[in-house]
Amino acid sequence: MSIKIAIADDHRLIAEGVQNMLRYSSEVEVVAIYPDGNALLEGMERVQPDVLLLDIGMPGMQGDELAGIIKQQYPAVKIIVLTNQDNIFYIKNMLQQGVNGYVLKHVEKEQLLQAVKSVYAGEEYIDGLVLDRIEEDEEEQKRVAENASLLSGREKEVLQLIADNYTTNEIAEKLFLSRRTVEHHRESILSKLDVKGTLALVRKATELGLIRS
Amino acid sequence: MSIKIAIADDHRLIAEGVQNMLRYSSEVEVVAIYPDGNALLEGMERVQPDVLLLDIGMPGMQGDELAGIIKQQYPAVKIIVLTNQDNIFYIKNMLQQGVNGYVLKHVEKEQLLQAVKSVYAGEEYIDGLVLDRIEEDEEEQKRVAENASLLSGREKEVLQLIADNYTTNEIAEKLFLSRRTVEHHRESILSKLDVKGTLALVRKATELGLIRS
DNA sequence: GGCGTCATCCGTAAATATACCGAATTGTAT
DNA sequence: ATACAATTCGGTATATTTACGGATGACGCC
Repeated sequence: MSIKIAIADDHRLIAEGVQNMLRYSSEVEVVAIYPDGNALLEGMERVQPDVLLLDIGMPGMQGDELAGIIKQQYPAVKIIVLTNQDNIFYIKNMLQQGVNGYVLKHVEKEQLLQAVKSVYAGEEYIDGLVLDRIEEDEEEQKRVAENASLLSGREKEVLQLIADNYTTNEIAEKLFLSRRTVEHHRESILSKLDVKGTLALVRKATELGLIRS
Repeated sequence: MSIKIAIADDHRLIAEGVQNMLRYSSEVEVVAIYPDGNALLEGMERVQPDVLLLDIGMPGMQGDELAGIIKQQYPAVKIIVLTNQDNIFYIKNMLQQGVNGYVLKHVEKEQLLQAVKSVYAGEEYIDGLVLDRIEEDEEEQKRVAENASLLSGREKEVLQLIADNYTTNEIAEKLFLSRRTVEHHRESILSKLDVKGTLALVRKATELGLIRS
């Protein structure tokens, strides 16, 4: 018995491509194609595939929400995200929703087939490039954490207000501090980040991920 | 006689999708699929299609270069860019290379077929969303031009140096001006952009496209 | 207890930036 | 020719930032 596959993709071209790729594989069978999230949810009520290839982007119903809903309602259905999105936030979001695979659209026939079989067998299948992204992100997170510990809590607070274009006096008022205290924090920050001037300060802080922008 | 189509796309999935989409159209015929630029150039020596669907991204050989080379060597071949790139620079680059069509990958079967037939008939076929992008860009260009005329040449010069984190004294030295003159320019810029402080100044200037960053 | 960091505050000084004033020259457009 | 904008320079004053010095109390860690 072949593995039943459904495709949910708002790009008709992709759906056709997947269909064509798997056309001559006896191990798998495309049983449904859905062009949007609503069609997918309706279709799932009638028939559940073994593996769902998912890439839906539509207003109010993002792919990650869809993945969550389906994982909740049909836990037996394996989900492979098949997208061009290599944005780390998107990736993490999807994985958090409990998807079983993540494949980018540059995928080759054999790889796609392998991904389908892997998740069907209960394994995870994550594209190598996606794994790279995740690793990069973890290093980035570590780096930011180190940079963050560079500045004390109060300094970070002052830094944020500086970045928000407040003057030292205004910051002192906001934080109920003496002007001199804020000036002192300011000096410490400049010294710790090793820059000259407010402009360079804010730039470096942004670069280090120390402030929300 | 059907229209001969070649597909050049480093995404196998897309090539398969196009093939599948056009499978049952008697008016067109896919005669070749190339996974990269080199294969495309080699293949073109042997056989020229009527229409080339092009989306190649590879190091050292971007799609726009490829389009230019092919347009030069085989002027009779109509080129349709079939890509997800809706970046305005990419679009303008491609159109400048003289491509005959520009279609995004969310394309439907009928639209793709229509695009092929249009360019084959000697017309242009540009995706609606791409046209929107071009229009947006024209408005943006106009806006930037207006903003640019807001500041005089010298002011823009000073502004750039301010953004490069030079102090007024340093700028004066660089431009062989009195410190007071540079201060005056600085005031004018602050006043014209209606902001307070260097940080906000540079931010607004960046937003208005007045400085290279 | 002692040590270090953090957070708070102060003094003094110099450098920088902002603000408003005026004015001369030059070139361009009306 | 006259008017206007751009560019240049000056004075004065204040606000802000940067830089150096030191001090105190709180708090956690060894």
